[in-house]
Amino acid sequence: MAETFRGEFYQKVDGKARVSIPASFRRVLENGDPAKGATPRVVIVYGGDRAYVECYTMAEMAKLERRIAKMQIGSPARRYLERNLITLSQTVDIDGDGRIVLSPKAREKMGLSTIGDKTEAVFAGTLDKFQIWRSDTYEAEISTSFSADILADGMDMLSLLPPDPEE
Amino acid sequence: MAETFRGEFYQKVDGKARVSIPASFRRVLENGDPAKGATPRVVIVYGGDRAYVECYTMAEMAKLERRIAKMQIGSPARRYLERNLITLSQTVDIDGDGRIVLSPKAREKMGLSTIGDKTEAVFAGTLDKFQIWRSDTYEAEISTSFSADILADGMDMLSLLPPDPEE
DNA sequence: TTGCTTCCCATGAATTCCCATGGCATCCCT
DNA sequence: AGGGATGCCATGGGAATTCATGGGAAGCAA
Repeated sequence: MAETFRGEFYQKVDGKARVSIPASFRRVLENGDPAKGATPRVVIVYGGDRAYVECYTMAEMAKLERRIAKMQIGSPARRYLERNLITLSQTVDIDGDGRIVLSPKAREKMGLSTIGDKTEAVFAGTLDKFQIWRSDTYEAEISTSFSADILADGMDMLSLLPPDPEE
Repeated sequence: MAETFRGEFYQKVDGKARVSIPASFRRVLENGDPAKGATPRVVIVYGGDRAYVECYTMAEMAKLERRIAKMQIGSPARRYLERNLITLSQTVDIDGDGRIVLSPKAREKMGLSTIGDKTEAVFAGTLDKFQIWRSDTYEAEISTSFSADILADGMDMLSLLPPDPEE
């Protein structure tokens, strides 16, 4: 049982807009929902300027809320976060089969308003949260956005890290 | 026993894509998993521009994550690392017999999409992590990539080291 | 009713768990 | 020092679970 989201998973979206959450992600979500025992839940954020939705465990979202609560009330930054992280989000139950239903808002965000016969979604883990993409958007994104100009030829990617303070 | 990965080991990959982790590596992994008692785990990274996968102890990966966390959010370098080290990776349980299953993604990285009858993998230790290669790729790589141009004729390889601060 | 959503069941495939084997190295006892 | 016994280790195979996915029935709302 890993306690973070890791890896890439392709899952089918059926005609009812249901998707299976990858089993390993499900574990993390179960773990991160303080209300154990019942159906685990996940917070889906469809705000922000992106082409995918972002998902948090209950615990992780609670942390973010606490941080927002410390911000200056009414400040532009706080208002922005409140809108894009809280208002443009929803708590979703995971059903008995480990699936969630992608709401129309979530689907619109992903460019998935119409569900075809072989529609696929990609789950991409990024430690404390994960993203859900429409598969073709996802692939387009990585092919454009990660051209390896960042890394000189033959270099190990770890050379991109800042110096290790512990050393 | 040493708490680092050392040495070269050839292991068979069976039809279910299972490989035994060399016993000495297993010790290191057990040691590096904070969640003791349960099944030890390993993080397999199948990102990056290479022909093999790279494996970390839980503790070692946690360190890397901490270093990434200090980087500028959204910077190209950080995004590159997040993608290649987090999203293109997975946490894998070591089973009761000391084996792991090589996932399709990991196998694709190694050029092992099809598993033959006598498929072999090479485990190569590099202190804080280790690599898993497909055996023939591995052998091809060493025969080409380690020609001794680096070292002037007759020089001892230790002359390549930076000065020892402890001296 | 009509359409939509949630719950429940079915199924096949993939994965995990469990047990078995044989080889190798080590230990121990005499 | 010999020789057997012991234990770990790599590997194989079968059985049992889990997983992703499909479809139908039941509940709810308009």
